[in-house]
Amino acid sequence: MSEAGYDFKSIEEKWQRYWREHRVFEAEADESKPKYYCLEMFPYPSGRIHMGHVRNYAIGDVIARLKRMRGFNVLHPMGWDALGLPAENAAIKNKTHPEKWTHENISHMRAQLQRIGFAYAWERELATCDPAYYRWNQHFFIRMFNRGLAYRKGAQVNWCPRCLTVLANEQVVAGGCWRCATAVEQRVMEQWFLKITDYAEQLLGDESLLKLWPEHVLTMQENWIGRSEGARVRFSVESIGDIEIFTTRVDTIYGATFLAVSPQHPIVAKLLDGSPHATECRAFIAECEAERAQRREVVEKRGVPTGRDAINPFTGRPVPIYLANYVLMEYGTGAIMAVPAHDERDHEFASRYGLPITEVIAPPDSSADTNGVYTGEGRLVSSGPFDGLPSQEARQKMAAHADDKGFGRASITYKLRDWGISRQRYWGTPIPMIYCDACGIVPERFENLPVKLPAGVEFTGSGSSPLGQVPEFLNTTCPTCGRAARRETDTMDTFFDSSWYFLRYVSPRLDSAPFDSREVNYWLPVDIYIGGIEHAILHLIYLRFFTKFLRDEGLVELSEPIPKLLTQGMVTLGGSAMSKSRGNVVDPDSITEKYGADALRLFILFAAPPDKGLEWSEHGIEGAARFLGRIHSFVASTTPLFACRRQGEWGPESRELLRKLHQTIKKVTRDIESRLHLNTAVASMMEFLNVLESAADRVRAEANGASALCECAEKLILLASPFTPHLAEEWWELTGHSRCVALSEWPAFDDELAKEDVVEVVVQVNGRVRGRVLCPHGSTETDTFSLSEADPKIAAALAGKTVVKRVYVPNKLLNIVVR
RNA sequence: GCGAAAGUGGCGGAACUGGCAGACGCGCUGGACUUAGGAUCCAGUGGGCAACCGUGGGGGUUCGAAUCCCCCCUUUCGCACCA
Repeated sequence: MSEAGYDFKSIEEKWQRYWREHRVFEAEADESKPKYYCLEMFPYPSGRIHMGHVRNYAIGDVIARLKRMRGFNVLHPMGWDALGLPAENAAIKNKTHPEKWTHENISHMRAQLQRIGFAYAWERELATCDPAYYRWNQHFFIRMFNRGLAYRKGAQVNWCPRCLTVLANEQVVAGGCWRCATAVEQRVMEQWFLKITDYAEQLLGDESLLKLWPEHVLTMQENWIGRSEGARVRFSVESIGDIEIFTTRVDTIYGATFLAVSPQHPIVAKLLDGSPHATECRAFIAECEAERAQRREVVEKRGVPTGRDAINPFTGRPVPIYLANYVLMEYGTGAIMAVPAHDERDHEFASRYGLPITEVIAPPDSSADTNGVYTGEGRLVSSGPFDGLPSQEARQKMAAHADDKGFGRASITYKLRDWGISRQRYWGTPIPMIYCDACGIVPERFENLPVKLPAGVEFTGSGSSPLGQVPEFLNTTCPTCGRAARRETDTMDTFFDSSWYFLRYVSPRLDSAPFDSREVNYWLPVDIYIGGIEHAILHLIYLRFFTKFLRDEGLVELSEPIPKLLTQGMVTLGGSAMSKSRGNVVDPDSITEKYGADALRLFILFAAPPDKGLEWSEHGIEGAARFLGRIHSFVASTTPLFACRRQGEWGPESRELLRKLHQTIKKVTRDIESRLHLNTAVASMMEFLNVLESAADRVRAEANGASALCECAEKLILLASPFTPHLAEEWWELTGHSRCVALSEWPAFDDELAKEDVVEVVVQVNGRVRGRVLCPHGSTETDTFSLSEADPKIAAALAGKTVVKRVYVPNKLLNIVVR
C-alpha cells in the first residue's frame, strides 16, 4: 500500500494489461454504429513525454472514453512525428544513427504513455520515419508535381547556420531559427516549393466551415494569409520600361511624390546603368544586404535617389525613383508609389529627404488632428477628374480607369507565400525527383517508391546534404530515358509528414494506397482535434491545404478535415514554460511513481480549463490523490451492500441524495460534452462526494438506504472512469461488475429526479440581498412575495416603504423595488 | 506600433443567457485520533467590531453588473515596415 491508501501501482498495471489483452480500445469501422474520431497532435519523439503531452492526451482521453461509453464507435489513435532535425543532431553528437535514436525514443515514450493509461488504438500506431509511411509523402509530392503544385525555383531562402538548413518563412521567429533561435541568414538556393498560394482564397473562404475553431486561431490564419485588395499600376521609365507597383490606396495616387523600389528589385541594374548616382546606389544596396544578413531589427528608413524618373500614368508627371530599405522585395511587386501625405512610412522617408508632400484626401472631419499624415479615408482633392469622390468609390473608378487605359488593374495580393519544403538534411523524406541531363527534372516512377533513405551515412555536420555524399543513393538512372542520372538530395520539411497523418490512421497498414477511401468516408472528418496553440498557423494551415489538394486529386471528399479544434494551454511552473534550460521541468514519471497515473490525470484536468494555461502544483496533485482515496474508502464500505435489493419507495434522505446524484450526472456530462470544461466536471464530482460522505450515515439508516448508496457508488465510478480509468475499473470490479467499465454505458440523468421540490429563492430589496425564502419549485411571484413579507429581516427592510416594482426570476430570485 | 485574449481571496480557479461573487481544490487556523504526524477525520477561513465594503481603476446602462457599453491601467500571446 502507498501513501494514497490504495495500491495504485498494481491496480494500474493490472488494468493496463487487461485493456491490452482484451483489445478494448482497438477500433474497427462499423457502419451500424455512429463513429467518433478523437485525435490529439502526435508528438515528436524527443526522448521523454513532458507535462504538456500529458495534459494534451489526458484531455483527449476523457473525451474519447466518454464518447465510447455514450455508444460511439471511437477511433483514438496515436503515432509519432518521427522525422526531423533533433535525431540528426543527436547522431552527429553521439554517433548513433537517427533511426536507432528515434526508435529508442519511441519505445520509451510509448511505454510512458501506456503507463498513464491512455485509451489508444495502439494497433494503429504509425511513425512517419517508416518507409511504408513516407512512401506516400513521395507519392503525394509527385502528384503535386504533375499537377503543377510542386515546382522548383531559385529563391532567397532563410538559412540557419547552426541547423545547416533552409527554413520556411513560418519557421523564422523574430529573425531567428524556430528551433535554436540562431540568427537566420539569407541565401539564394534552388528549392522545391508547394503552391499553397493557389489555395489562399479557399483557405480563407472555408473558414466558414470551421465554426468550432477558436476565433483567435482563425484570426491568426487570416493575418498569415494576409489578403489585400488593391491595384497594380505601371509607371513607365524612359528607355527602360515599366515599374509596376501594388497599392491598396490607389485613391491617393495623385499624391504620389516619388517611387520607392526595393534594393533587390531586378530592375535596379537597368536603372543604375549609366546613372550618375550608380556608385552611391551600389554602396547603399551593399549596406542593405549586410543589414539583412544580420537580420537587424527595425532599421530607420533610408534610401538613395537613382537619378531616374518615372511617369505617373494618372497625372502624366514625372516622380523621382528612390531605392528604399523599407520596401520588401517579397511582397507585392517590390516597388511602391510613395504618398507621404497619407502613409506614415512614406511620410517618414519624405521628411528625412525633403521630398514633397501633397495632400489629396480631405478628411471627413476637417478639424481632425492628423499630425501631417492622414491615413484614413475621405474625399479626393487635387486629383484631377476624380476630385470630390469618396475614397472607396475612387479606388474602384481609378482601378477601372487604369484597366481601360492599359496601365493597371484591380488586384489582390497575399502575404502568404509558397511553401518551401526543401531541407538539406538526412532525416526526412527524400524528395523523389531525378535530374537527367537529357530529360531534365523527372519524377521517380510510382512503382519504385519508396525512395528509401540509405543506411551508410556519415553524420559529420559539415554542411552539405548528407544524401549527396552517398553515391549509391545519388547515382541512379533516368526513369524516362534510362541513362545515368542524379537523385535530388534534399529531403522534405517534416510538416509535409504531419499534413495527412490523420488520414493514414484509418488504414495504417494498407500497402496499395495511402488510405482506404471507404474507411476515410466512415471515420472522417476528425470530430475533435486537440493540440497546442503553437501550431495555429503552420501545421493547421498545411493540413488544410493538403486536404484540399487531396480532394482535388479525387482521393478524399472533404474540404476541411477538422471541423472542431481545441487548443490547450501551456503547462507552466513558476509562471514560465517548463524547459530544460530553465531547469523547471517536472517529469511525469516521477509523479506517476509517487501518486499514480490516475492522480496525475485528475489533477492536470482539474487545475484549469483545457484552453487556459495551467500552473503546475505538487500540492494540487496531493489533493487529487486524497479525493481518490476517499472514493476508494467509500466504495470499499459500500461493497458489502451491493447484495441489497430495493423494495418500495426511497426514503427522504435517499431521495435527496439521489437528486444530488442526478444533478451531478447532468453537470458532468454537459461539462465534458458541450463545454469542454473538464475542470468543473471534476469539481462537481468532488462536490458530490462531499455530500455523499456527509449523508451516508443517515441514508444508510433508512429503508432502501443501502440501495441508494450502491446506486451512488456505481454512478460515481462511471462518472470518474474517463478521468481515473484504472481505479474506476478496480472499483467496478470490487462492486461486482464483470464487464469492464470502459465499455459500460454512461449513466443517464433523470431530469425529474434531479429537479428540486423546494427551492431557495433569494429576496432582494432594491437589489440588495435581504433574505432567502424556501418555496415549492415553480411558485408564483405572489406566493413568493407573501413568504418574503413574513420573513422578519425582509419585513424590516420593507417597513415604511412603498413597493414600486417587483422583479421575479422563478425559482431563483425576487427583487422588491421600494421607495 | 497594430491585433487578440485576459485581470475575481494567500494560491489554482468557479459563477453557462445580466440574477446569492468566491463552487471545487490547495494553503492556512483550531480541534480530534495518535508514541509520532508532512497520514486521516471534524470545524473554520474575502475584508471590516459593526453598519457595510468587496471581481485592475474611473464613469455609464439596468430593479439588478465579475458579466453589457465608454475611457484608462496592467499582463500574456500573436503580427510587426505586408504598401
